[in-house]
Amino acid sequence: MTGMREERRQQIIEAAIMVFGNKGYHRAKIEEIAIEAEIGKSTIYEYFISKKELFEEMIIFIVEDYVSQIEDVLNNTSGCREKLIAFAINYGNFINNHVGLAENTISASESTTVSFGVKKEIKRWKMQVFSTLEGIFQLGKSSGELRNDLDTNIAAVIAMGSINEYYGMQLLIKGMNPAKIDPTPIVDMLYKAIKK
Amino acid sequence: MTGMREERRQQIIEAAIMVFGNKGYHRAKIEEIAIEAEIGKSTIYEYFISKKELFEEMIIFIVEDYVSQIEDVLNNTSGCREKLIAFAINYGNFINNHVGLAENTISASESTTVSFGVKKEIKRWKMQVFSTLEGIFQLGKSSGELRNDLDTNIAAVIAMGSINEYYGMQLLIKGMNPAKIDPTPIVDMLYKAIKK
Amino acid sequence: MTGMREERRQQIIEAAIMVFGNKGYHRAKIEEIAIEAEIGKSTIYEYFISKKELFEEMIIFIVEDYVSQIEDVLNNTSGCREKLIAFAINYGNFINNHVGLAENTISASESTTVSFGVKKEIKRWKMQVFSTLEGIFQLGKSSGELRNDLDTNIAAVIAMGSINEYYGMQLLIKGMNPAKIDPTPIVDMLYKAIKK
Amino acid sequence: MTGMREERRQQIIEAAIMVFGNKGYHRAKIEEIAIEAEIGKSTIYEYFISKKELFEEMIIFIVEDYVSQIEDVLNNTSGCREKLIAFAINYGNFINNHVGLAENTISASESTTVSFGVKKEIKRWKMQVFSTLEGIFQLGKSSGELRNDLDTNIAAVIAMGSINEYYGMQLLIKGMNPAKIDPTPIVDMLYKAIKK
DNA sequence: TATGAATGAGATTTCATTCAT
DNA sequence: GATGAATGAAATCTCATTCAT
Repeated sequence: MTGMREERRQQIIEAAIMVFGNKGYHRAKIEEIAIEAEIGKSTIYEYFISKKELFEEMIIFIVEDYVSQIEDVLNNTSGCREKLIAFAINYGNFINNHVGLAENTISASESTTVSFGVKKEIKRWKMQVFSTLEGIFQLGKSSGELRNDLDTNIAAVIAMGSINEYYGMQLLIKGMNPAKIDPTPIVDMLYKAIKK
Repeated sequence: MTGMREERRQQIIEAAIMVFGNKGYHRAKIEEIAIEAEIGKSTIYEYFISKKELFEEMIIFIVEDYVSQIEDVLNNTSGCREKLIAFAINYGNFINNHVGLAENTISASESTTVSFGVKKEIKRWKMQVFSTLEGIFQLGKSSGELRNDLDTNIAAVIAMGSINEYYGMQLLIKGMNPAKIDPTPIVDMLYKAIKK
Repeated sequence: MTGMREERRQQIIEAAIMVFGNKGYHRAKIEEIAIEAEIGKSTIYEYFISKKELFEEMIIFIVEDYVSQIEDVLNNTSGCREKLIAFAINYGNFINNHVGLAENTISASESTTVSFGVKKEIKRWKMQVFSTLEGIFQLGKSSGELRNDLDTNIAAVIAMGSINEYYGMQLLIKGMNPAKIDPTPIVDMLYKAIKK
Repeated sequence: MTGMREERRQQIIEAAIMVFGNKGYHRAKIEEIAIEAEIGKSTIYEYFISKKELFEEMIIFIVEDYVSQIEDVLNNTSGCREKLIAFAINYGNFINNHVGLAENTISASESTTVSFGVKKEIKRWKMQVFSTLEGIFQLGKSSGELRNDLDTNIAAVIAMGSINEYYGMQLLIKGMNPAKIDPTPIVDMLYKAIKK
């Protein structure tokens, strides 16, 4: 019956995404998550040792979800510029879905709310996202789209930061609908810095 | 005697910067702040209505401090590129000093930990930082250093995001000493995108 | 399982009667009530929102208890004089049991310790006690025991006040055993004023 | 300079009457009393050892004030009935002025908020009021207005209780203006019980 | 003497976690 | 396995009182 068990876990993690997402780690209450998951409060403890562990498992779930998404997205696009735009749009959706977690994601890296293991996990994820970006730029170099002397690491930093800032701006500050946000202005300008 | 009162407030805010900075809002205890400030716990309540108010006043203090610093820094430099580098270094110091607050600064924008008034304050600050950056780019256009058709707003987004990502990376992930971080690689690449 | 829940509530209210009764609202500590009820401190908060709510529910409980008692008592007696004496004895027991609450019952009417809803409840109770007394006098008029022109309202005021003062005097000031207090002197004199 | 000192004390007690009267013992804050008295907070401690002592001294002041008032009133009236009415009106004014203190006056008798000494003082006062009432009835017996076999003690209990209940009813429950409350209905009915 | 400033002791309440069915 | 009920540890905030000028 581990299948059923796994299903239950999933159900709880999804409830956790809702509640932690809306309230943040501290204001979220285990009871609310239980209600959201339509189970009894103490049942959560049958699947997760503690609130913290549940939070961590949720983070890992989200991160893995993101990674698999981005792989799909990149596999379905070709060309450096197209991939970059797809990456940006996907990233925008991601932070829109997890706006409320941003707070915790950062706190997750820095404070001790989160265990060492998960911090490492998050760093690894961040690194992976970087690798992905670097891969895109590498591809661009190979294909001759980008200049040969491009430092792909620096390019990834700039791309990541710019996209993050841009979507953060539009979503959080201006309150825009993520479907309506067009990343081309950012990508265009980036291209000036990196193209051949 | 208001001078003394103001001094005490200062003293408490400085302690708050230490403690909130290290622990984040929730794990920070009023008592620790009192100990850090070398005063009695309830004395804090003579100066601030509540933990939340103290936190908010601290945020405002930091923000104002940053703004006045950045003004100084820009007044003491000339030329678009030089200003940009000075801005980056200063920003790096700032986030290094307030790493632990990043979490709260974000949560400050999004969660209800912080009152509407302070959220507005933070947005205003963010906008001001953007204006500053746009001002630098405007200057560059006027002086002929940057290309005429540059969209200074997008440029500011990219600059802000890149600098933030870069310093975040070096400080948080790689654990580098802020004095040793050299922003020129970022600025150089940005320049490719914006120069004439 | 609501039966068990109701039982627990009862148990807490009874502990509250003891502790609030001995100490008054402010000096009573939730912890003491918990100890008296032989449960954990926070269990109280599973049943009552706050100390204030517990106090209010307790008042309502006592008041309802009194009303049902007095109904019983009057149903088991016949004749105006007999009912009046039974009323007095019952009232004496009541204030003896809740001496310590007198303070709060009054403060309950006047101060803001108690919410508007409960104040209304207490007034309603007071009015009901008055009605009961008026009913007794009405009965006496009908049966020809009392004079026809008797103002039953004024008579109720005098009866209530006299009985209250008399028992208060004997119990609080003279420290008498309530079982030993004989209300006939009061009733006899009242009768001079009201009989045919 | 004890004259000035005495004046200051007075000033504080009067402020205390206002604040304790409006808020009751527990919700009243020393600081408010200081503000009401237009002095510094710690100055109160130059004149009274503690909040409790201030409260007690205030009670004694009020009680003595009442006693001297009632003496005046009775000296300026003649005849048992007239004195009784004057007593009632004066009592009505008194409780109207100190409605908020009723709560504390009772708690003063019962709880340990107030020291043994003051409790005794209050009992003594209550006894004195009773004596006064008994004196009125004694006078009526002597003058032939009241019946010879009247138990003046019981009469005093009934009179005190009735007047108290009547004014309490009109003032607290019905919210009447004390000047408009006419005690004659009560006195008339009492008279039926006590007159020759 | 008068007072603004400082404080410590203490009480309510919250909530993650455990218990018992 | 699932859960409602119970709980204790902890944290904010209040306010009478003391200190220092």
